[in-house]
Amino acid sequence: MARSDQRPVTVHMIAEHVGVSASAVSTVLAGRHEERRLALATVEKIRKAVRDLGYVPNVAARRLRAQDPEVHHIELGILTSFEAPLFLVSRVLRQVQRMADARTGPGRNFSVSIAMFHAGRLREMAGLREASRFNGVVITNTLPADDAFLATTTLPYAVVVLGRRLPNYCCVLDTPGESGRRAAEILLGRGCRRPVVLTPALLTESTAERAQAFCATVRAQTGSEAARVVAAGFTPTNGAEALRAHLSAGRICDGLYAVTDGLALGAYQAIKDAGRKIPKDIAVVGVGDHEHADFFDPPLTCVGPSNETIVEQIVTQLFDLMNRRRVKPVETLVPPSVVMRASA
Amino acid sequence: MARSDQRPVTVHMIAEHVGVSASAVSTVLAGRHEERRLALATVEKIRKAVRDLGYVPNVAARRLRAQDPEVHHIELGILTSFEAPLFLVSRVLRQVQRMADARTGPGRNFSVSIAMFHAGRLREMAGLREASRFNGVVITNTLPADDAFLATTTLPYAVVVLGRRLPNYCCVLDTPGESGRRAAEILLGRGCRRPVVLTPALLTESTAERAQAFCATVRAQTGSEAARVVAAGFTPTNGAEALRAHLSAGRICDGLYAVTDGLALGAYQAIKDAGRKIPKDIAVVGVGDHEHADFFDPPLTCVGPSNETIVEQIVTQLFDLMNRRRVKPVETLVPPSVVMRASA
DNA sequence: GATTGATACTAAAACGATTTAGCAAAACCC
DNA sequence: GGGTTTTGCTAAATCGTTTTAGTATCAATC
Repeated sequence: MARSDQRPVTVHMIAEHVGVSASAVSTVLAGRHEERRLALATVEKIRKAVRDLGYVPNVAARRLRAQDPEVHHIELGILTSFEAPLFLVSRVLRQVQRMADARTGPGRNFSVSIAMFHAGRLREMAGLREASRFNGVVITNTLPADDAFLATTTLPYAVVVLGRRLPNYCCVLDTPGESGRRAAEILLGRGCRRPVVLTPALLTESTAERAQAFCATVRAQTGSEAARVVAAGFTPTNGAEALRAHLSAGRICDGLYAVTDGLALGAYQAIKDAGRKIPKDIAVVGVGDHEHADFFDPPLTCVGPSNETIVEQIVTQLFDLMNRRRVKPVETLVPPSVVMRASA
Repeated sequence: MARSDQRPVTVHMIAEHVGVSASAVSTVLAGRHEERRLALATVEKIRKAVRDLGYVPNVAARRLRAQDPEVHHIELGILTSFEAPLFLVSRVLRQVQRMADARTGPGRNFSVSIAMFHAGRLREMAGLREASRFNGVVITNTLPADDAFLATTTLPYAVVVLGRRLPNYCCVLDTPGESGRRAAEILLGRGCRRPVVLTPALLTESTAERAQAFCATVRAQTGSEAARVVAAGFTPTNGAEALRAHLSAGRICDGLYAVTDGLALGAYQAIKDAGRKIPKDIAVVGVGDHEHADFFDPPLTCVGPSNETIVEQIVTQLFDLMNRRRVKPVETLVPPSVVMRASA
């Protein structure tokens, strides 16, 4: 029980504590004491010490030692915020895994994992600054605070940033302004005169840009300003509350652009509760970041990132960086794709 | 360009290739050649060799060496299949992270990540059998093939299995049969006479059990069999297709139990397309594994795992295993929670 | 009483990278 | 031309674990 909270307990410390060699301890830990004929009494003493001292294996050391010399382990990570929808992330992961598998010859072995940080606090993520956790990462769903941090730090391994522009990294993102513009055109094209844009209070770079381009296009084509409805957060509940308040205040609204599909889903509820029909009374356009946009009722028309293209770009660049075939950062812009469904 | 595809390239190999010491190579790799005054010509030669030989750093070695001796890195993983909905996984991860953070004293540092496997092919996951990747894992969303593999292998680190019973592991799961029974009671209680259960073709242990208990309860209370509608997979599209076929074949149906919410979402579409009303014509019960069940139209009544309780159990057991406070596997059953919404 | 065979352990090398301390040669200074 | 400084590099230790080869002790055998 006397947990020594000073330094991590090592095999050596246990060995010393018991009065045997490190080899003996390791043997017991691996459960090979029978085949190596350790005395039962010794085994028990070691087991007790392992428990009492609170031993936790050092996986880095184990890995280094255990490594098959023919196989190269390559660690890829997808870094995303807790707050973001994981659906897109899992698509990225799937694709990264697929493309990595395709490059997995004999002697190459990729493992891909997702690691999460609290939005705005990427800098606090353990081991981020050291090159000792990942061979390469994709970073996404950052907030401005995270972007600012990244802009001032160049991480010492392969990094591709998804959905942001940062001069010191390879970035892959939606062509700026296109999404917002196309969304506006769709709504105006249906004859909407009083379009509204629904955004969260904390804007990421992409959401800010979408809203801005949308408003600019509306202004250019109609001469009047689009109303901005601000939700407290990213969730459907936030979206529903914000739009309910807007509608019940009697404001005119015949078209809605939601900068994330989560907000659109909440908006649907508010619109239906207000007795309005989609798209007859209010047409809705989303961005396609929700797995089930096609099963919204009515199905959600989306203007947003063309995910296959984006993910392909990301992975290509990640591997180029890791192979040092690319050294200078580049910015890749992918035009948004439009999926017309029943909501607009 | 001459990539030697024999063994992984090490710093030493580069050093030999160039005719310098490993230290020089390491210095260049870390970008510290200026402060350590390496000749520019040497730096360039090393850089070229690094590129040509296709060097990829060994993160395990870096980690071991770079480790702050005061800090103990603990690696936790959540292992889930690509095919499963990530929403629940991210909840688990969030909670694990929170509880881990709470135990993160000085000198303890947890990193939690998600790793994915192809459903049914868990056994092929790289590094799964070695204790050199994770200190502890939560395994979930397994198929029977995965369960069979796990039942015959005892992984050499802390493992908690979520949603399955396996005698050799700590398991946390819904009380068997309860979900299906409660779902049936809700539908029968509303006066449904011809309830239907919608399942995917490939059943996991939990989905199989839900369907089975549902049918048993219906049989016990009405004397007749509940119809089973089998969808090709887990997606809403699969669910919609399967139920559409069932309804258009003219079969009677006044209540539906979908064993995953994805299927329920598809079912909604099929029901509405057939001109039936939820819940008036057909009442629907789901399981609450979808993030936005509350924003379905109408909101989905759910009977399913009580996630907070489950996750709390998981994490407690995982830490007990890691601390060796528990050595024998236990099975923890958590009763399902019921959330009545408008769909039933 | 030397030989063999278990039994119960240990010493040392190895995994791949980084860093510290230090060495040799060249350049500079008076 | 002796001393000092700068330049450009290397040797060796280290991180924590596992494994291989080997050693010491004791009992049984011939």
